[in-house]
Amino acid sequence: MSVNHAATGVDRRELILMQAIPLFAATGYSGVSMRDIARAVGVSTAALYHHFPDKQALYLVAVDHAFTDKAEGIRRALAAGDPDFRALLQRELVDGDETRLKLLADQVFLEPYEAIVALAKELAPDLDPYLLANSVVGLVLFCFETLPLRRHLPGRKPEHEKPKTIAKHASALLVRALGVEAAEPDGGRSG
Amino acid sequence: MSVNHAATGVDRRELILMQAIPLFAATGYSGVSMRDIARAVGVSTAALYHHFPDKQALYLVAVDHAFTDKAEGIRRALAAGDPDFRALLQRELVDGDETRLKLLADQVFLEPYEAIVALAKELAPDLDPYLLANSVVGLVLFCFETLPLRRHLPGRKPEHEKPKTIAKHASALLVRALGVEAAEPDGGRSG
DNA sequence: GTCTATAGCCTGATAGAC
DNA sequence: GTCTATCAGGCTATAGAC
Repeated sequence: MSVNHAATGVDRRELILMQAIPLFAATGYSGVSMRDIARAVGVSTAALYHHFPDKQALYLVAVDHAFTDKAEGIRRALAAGDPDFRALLQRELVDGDETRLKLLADQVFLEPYEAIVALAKELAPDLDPYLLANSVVGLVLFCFETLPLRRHLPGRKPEHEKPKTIAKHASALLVRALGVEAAEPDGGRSG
Repeated sequence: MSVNHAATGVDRRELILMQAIPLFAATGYSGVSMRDIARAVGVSTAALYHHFPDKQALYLVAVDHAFTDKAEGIRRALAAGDPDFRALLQRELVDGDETRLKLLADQVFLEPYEAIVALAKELAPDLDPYLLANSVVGLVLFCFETLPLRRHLPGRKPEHEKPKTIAKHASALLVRALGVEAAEPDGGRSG
C-alpha cells in the first residue's frame, strides 16, 4: 500500500511519526498542535489528516511507535537510552488513560516485567516479587526522572548525570539488599 | 488588603488556587483553560484576571501553594498523602522549567533532602549519599507513579495500592541493603 | 471585585482544486 | 497525496459598566 521509499528508508507516514514523537515528549498531548507537527514535517495540516483520522489517533500511533519501535525495548531506556521514551512514559503515567496504559503494559512492559519478577522470586523469596521488580526498575528510572530537580539540590556532581554511575549505584544497592553479585551474562546468578 | 473572611477561612484568591490545583494536577498546564478554572470557582474569567495577571502567574502561584501550603511538606506525600502533590511533582519533573524546579528544590525539597543525605552518609559510607537519598525517596514514590501501569500487569494485588504495603516493602528492602532496622522515633539507629 | 461583551488569535478539522 | 482556503469554536486577555 505505501509507496516504496527504499532510498530514504521511511515513507511519509513514518516521517510524520518521527517528527511528532519528540514534540509530544517535550510538551505533551495538548502542548502540541497539528500545525506544530505539520511545520516540523514540512507539510500542511491537511496532509496530516490524510494519514491519520484525527490528532488523537496520530498521538496513539506515535506513542505506540516510540515504545515498540525501539525494538529491544525497555533495556535501552533503562540503560539510559532514549530521552523521548522516558518523557513519554512519564507523561503516560501521569495522564493515565486506561486504554493507552493497557497497551503499554501488554505490548511493552509485560515480557521484561515477568522476567524481572521471576528473578525477584528467586533472589528474595521473602519479599513481594512484584513490588521488588518495580523497585529494581525504579532504582534506575527514578534517578533519571529526578535529575532536573537534583541539579538544583546540594551535592550535585557531574557524574550523577551519567547513566553508568546511576547503573552502578543501583547495582550496588541491590547487591547489598539481595546478597548477590550484579547479574552477569554467563548466568551465574545462583552463587 | 484582602477582606477578612474569618467565617470561611479563605479569601477569593485562595479559593481560586484551591480549585485550580486539582485541575492542573489532573491535566497539566495546557490541559486546563482559564474558563475551566473560572467555572470550577463559579466566577467569570475576568474575575480571575483581577487576582492574577495571566494564566502563567496563576499556575506558578498554584504550584507554589500546593507544594508549600501542605505545610509539613514532603512527608505527607511520601507517606502516601496528597495525590495532587504527586501529580504536580511528576508534571513539573517532566515539563522541566528551570525557574520552577529551582523554586521547588529550595522551598520544598532542600530541608528533607539534606536530612536524608545526612542519614545516608551515616548508614552507608561507601555509597554515594546523594544517589542513596534519591533512591530512598524513589523506592516509595516510584511505586505510586507506576501504580496506574501496574494495574494492567500480572501479579496485581489490591494491597499493592495501599500506602502501608508500599512503605513496608521499601523499608524491608532498605533494611536488607543498609543493615539497619527501620528508623524508630526513639533514635536507636546506631545499634 | 465582579460582571457582560468582545477583540484577536489559535485550534482541530474539512472542502475541493490539482 | 498534497495543497490553499476556510469554518466553527475555544483560547487568553481586555474594556468598560456596575
